[in-house]
Amino acid sequence: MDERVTEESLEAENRIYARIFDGIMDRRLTPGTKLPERELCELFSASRSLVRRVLQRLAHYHVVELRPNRGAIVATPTPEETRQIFQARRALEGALVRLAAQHATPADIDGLRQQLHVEHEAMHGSDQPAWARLASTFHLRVARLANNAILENYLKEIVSRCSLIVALYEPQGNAACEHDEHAGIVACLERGDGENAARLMEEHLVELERHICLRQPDARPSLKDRLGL
Amino acid sequence: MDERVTEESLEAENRIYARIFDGIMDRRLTPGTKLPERELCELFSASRSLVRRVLQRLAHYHVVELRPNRGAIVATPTPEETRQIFQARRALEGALVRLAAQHATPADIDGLRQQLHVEHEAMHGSDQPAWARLASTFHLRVARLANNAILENYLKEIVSRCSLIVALYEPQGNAACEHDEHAGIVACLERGDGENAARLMEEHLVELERHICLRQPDARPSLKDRLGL
DNA sequence: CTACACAAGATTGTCAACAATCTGGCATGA
DNA sequence: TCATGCCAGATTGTTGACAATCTTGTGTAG
Repeated sequence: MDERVTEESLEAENRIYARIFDGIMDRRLTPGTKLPERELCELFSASRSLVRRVLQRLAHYHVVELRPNRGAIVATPTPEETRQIFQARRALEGALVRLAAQHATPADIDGLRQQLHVEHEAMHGSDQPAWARLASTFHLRVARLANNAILENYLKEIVSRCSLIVALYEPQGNAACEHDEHAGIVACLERGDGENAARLMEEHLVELERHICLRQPDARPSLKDRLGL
Repeated sequence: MDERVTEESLEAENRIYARIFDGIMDRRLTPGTKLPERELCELFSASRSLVRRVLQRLAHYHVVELRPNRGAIVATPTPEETRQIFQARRALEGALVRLAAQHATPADIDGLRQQLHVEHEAMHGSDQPAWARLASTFHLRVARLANNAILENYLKEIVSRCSLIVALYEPQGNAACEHDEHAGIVACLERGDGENAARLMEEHLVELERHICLRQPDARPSLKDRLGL
């Protein structure tokens, strides 16, 4: 057993990171939620320096916001950021899906089909957080097929931020991806048809953004709205 | 004078960050160079925690590599990373230049023309580091016109990593961008012709990659090569 | 002569105490 | 009653000491 202190602490760091990250993605931690260092230390029985590093990592991915001397909160994307995030997502995911079409093997396509199946089942179930995560999973699996870790990681960040946006502007969480549109993209990928896959993906993402924008045409829910005034 | 301790230290952090970053971009700090904490502390008369944070930030942008228990070095992209970086750059910069074509005002075009002029002058001068940085500057200025900070920052990171690649595989530093190709892109932008601007940019980047790949077909200079054996 | 083990010095990683800053409540006075 | 200033508690930021790890030089045995 190689139990070097350094590795243990790295493991603990990743564990805490994943816990908080998952909490945000599952919307147990909603945008604006405060993340006090002391509380996190106690919850994970970790030292403050460890918690601090985790928060900085999360901040770097724009999933939490670090306000100097005022602590960390779950990030709350502004409308302008929302615009940029969706624009960036279309650009990135268009490029990724084209590359995926070039590289996808039959085994890869099988994997995606299985993913579609899981999605289909989750649609009927009522586990809302699971469904929300699955919607992202499909996109990330396609991205992985592009065989470019850099673009893939950029998309991971963007998709995470999209989840924040949905949490902010779609409190009911009914702004998930449409299952059928995913299926169409897989069909294109199977034929190696990158152009049409990219076109479908673009439409799919425009649809997703429109769904959100229609509900909140120009601003984030203000405190006034949230109080029902 | 609002001299809060916190702000001062943030300023210091940015200063140190910029110094190291510039040193790497100007190839005074070449890939593989060790960056010992103690030495940096003394050089900048800063505390270790500050230096540490700067190194972590640089690591996050993949400009330095943090090896656990073994300190930080200037990053040395592998051939596979190089492939991914150039691929990502084509994808990102293609999208950015299309957006730039949509948004560029006559004043923006003027600014780019001035930039071209500066490039032209630097070509005749012999200030090599300045020339290397100018090549990147043009691309980043175009990116800024896209009006999307997220994609712009991604490109910033990618361009920085490209500089590392050039430093690694083109020790003479003669793999800079061609001035004429930049001029062609500006012409397209002026006409609002995003498609052709993107096409030229793509060709321009392929040319840049080819220039590097031709010299080092498949591997980074090994220690053996560097010793002339 | 080579290979291996060990130890000293140097370097990085971690933590806990201390300092700076912010928040919210209370008192004061107009 | 309302606005302002100030204080205490809570929270975050920083530092320096200590612990863990790596590097390198040396010695020893085969």
